[in-house]
Amino acid sequence: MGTGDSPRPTDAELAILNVLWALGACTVRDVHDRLSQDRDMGYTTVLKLMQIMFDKGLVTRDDSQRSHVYKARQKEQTTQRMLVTDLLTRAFGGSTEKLVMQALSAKKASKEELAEIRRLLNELEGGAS
Amino acid sequence: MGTGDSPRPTDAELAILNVLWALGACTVRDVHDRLSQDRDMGYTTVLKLMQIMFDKGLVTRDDSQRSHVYKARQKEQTTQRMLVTDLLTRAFGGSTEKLVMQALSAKKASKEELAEIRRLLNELEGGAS
DNA sequence: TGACAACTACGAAGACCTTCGTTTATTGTA
DNA sequence: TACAATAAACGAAGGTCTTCGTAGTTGTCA
Repeated sequence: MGTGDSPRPTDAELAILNVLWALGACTVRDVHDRLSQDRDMGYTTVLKLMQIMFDKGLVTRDDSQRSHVYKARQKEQTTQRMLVTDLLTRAFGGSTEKLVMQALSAKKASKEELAEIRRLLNELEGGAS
Repeated sequence: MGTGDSPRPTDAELAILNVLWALGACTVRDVHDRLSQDRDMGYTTVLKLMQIMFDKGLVTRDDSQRSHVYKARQKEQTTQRMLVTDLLTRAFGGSTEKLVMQALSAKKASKEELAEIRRLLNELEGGAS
């Protein structure tokens, strides 16, 4: 009955998920059209990937119409958190600090973004015991 | 002339790099002994992986002795930054803020870690125009 | 010196990832 | 109704990842 845990998406799968998160429910054609703006990918490639993603439980599918309609099974934030946690474990020995430091140094964030992070920081320092 | 950019390490390769970063120069046996504490892995599996990593340029090797001595080619921080940047691009649309937010929410950081992050934040907000 | 232990090298198997051509089914339309 | 367009399904190829068995080499020591 769908345990709720999907496997880590591969690179190509993540690209498709990004489209699904951006556009909501999509047909294969929708996704292909969007992806074609960047990469050069055949239609059946996208189709096959999405079928596999369905088998894996990464997406759900409504096949009541001829053109099946796909949705991401997990919310974007859920998957993002999973990926961050995964990287945290595999590459940072579980140190959130190190990861955040690298992230902040890797790409300069805007003033607004920094302010937002500061806000969360205050929250965490204030509330947590 | 050795561009300095190594490919993204796979999961197993990253596990080996973690050992090399922790212990410094290592023989295959050193790495195998350490990894065996956690996973169950044959010696030749580790050997093969490290040979491949050498071919890829992920590690350097001193083969002047019978037991070759391996070192990580990139510093831990360099690889960490590469991986964070990669994830940032693939899963967060380049938004450092979102990634940091997810990281901070995913695993509670200690008071000291939070203070350290705050220090970096001050630096970034103060210095950059 | 001869046997054994430890090491590297090699190759191959099996799983997964990505790609796409081909086939089959459905739908809209002239 | 027949035809063209469009869709899903299928299968297979070529690549990578991870695993390990086996063979060959080198050092050690009784």
